[in-house]
Amino acid sequence: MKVFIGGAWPYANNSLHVGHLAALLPGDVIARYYRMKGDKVIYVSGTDAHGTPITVRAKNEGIKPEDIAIKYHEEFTECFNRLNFSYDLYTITSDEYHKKEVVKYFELLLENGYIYEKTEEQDFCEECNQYLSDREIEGICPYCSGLAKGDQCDECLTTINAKELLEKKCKACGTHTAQKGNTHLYFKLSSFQNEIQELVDNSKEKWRLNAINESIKYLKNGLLDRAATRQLDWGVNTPVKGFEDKKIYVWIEAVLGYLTAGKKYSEDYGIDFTDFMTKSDDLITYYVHGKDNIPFHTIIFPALLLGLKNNFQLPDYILSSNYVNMNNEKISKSKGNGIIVKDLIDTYQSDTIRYYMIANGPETKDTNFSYEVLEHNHNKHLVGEYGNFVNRNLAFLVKKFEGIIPEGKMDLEIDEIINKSYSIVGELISRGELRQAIDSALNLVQIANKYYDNQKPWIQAKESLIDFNNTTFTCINLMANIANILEPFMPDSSKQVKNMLGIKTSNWSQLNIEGNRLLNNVDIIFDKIESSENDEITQLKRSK
RNA sequence: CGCGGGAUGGAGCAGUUCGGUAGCUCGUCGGGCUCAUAACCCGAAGGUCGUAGGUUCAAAUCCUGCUCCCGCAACCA
Repeated sequence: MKVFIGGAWPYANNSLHVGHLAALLPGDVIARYYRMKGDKVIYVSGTDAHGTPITVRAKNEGIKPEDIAIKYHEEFTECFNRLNFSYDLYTITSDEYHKKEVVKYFELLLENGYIYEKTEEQDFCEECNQYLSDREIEGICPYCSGLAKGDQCDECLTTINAKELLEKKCKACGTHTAQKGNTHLYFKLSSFQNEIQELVDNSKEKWRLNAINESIKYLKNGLLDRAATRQLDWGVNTPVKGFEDKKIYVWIEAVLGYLTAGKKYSEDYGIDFTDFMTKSDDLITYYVHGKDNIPFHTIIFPALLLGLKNNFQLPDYILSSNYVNMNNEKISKSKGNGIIVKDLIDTYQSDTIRYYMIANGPETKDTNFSYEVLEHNHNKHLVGEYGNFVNRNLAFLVKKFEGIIPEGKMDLEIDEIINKSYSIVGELISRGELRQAIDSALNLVQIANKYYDNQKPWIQAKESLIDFNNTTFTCINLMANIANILEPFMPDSSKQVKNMLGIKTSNWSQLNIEGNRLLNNVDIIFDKIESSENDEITQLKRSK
């Protein structure tokens, strides 16, 4: 089996926050799971470096757009690394390879007749000598006469078309705008209406509900052709004569990153990417992102794939996450209530963050982020249940039996439960139902603790060594398999447990530990988090 | 008719896609254990699942109407 996983490309204009994390983490769990199964996985993503907001900001700060992009790219890379994201390639759209390949795909679309020229009147600022997008215009609202930006009136909150605005001015310099014909290239999105409709109809089992609903909305309104070029300095050059001053619009360019990054990785590792991505029963594709990215993945990207006519596989699984709110408010820079991933990873270990973000992930609806819950869940499930099960077993062996794993007989009932867990958890992961998947996995830990309590090995050790050995042997096997099953979610602790038990493999199949072996480096896997009364984060949440 | 989410024991939530004993965490009360990072295990009390109707042998779950709450519409997944 071949698996392609595309994580959304974070925009290099702001730091990563918990919402990005919640949306992207499922991709990594899925990638790790399939690799353990022995499937060939290509898992890619990158930083989205282009687009208007970055150029506007660069202008304001008097620096180059690429400086901003690189700065955030480095920050993103560090965050992903520290959180153990296992991208096969994490690149950036300003990368030369990406630009070169995007141009090739663009030319292919052109060749296939899906790109055409069209001239439209557009607002132009003589002073700045440039065409203005809706966002760069302000004017008088035709309904309430208040001050309005290009797409909405601040006063009466009506959504308006920039064309309706009165006395339009350039937001940057205040000059009145003029109408001027501008020729752009357009993508024939409309011609894919039926094929996309069919795709959505056939994807009800695999796409998240929000992706289905959002896509249906677009289809109902009818797909419209979209401009494929933009009047910008910062982006990928248009490979068409007469359009040298224009860039390929990011909505085309960035999603094609899945293909360029996949291809780059494939070239580096001797894989035939075209063959890999060609429609086949042997290939599954996943796309993970936040819900505001839905149409790009369910409409535009599939349309581009169809337009390329090279028989690439359309998205199988669309995992669009909902939002992570802070105290029921949307995360927002200006409110200062966003939790930056960088700060989080400075405070907590990777596994804790991964566990919390997945177990409380916004899979079906928006969720709230809470430090209290994060710390509570860490202490209860990771320390009290998982960590404790490992420690109560191993510490006892070290104290009384010189750290030797005894030989014994596996409890058949437990053996069966472990066996089932692999298929249950695996199935849930493959469907992108990670909350339930991690719940089921941790359920195994609860079963383990119950088994330990019922067997009372600390008494067996005194009364019947055979019973003790069997119990312990069963527990050690449970432990090994728990670590194995939790590995896609919490790779660090799994590695540590496996190391203590002397396990070197990483396969999605039941492990059978042999006895009469020495434990290595027995240590606690999760430290308890003492309630953080005075630290910075507590201050932050108190200040609300 | 702008878009969307929610209403489930005292609190916070899961369960609703694919109807079939109403579940989790915290809190309250009680028991067990002492191997373990005072961690672990067991039990009790507490809900007519917002409301009114409908479909069904069966509805928290499907359909229709209604009420209330919230988010978005500004960077932003």
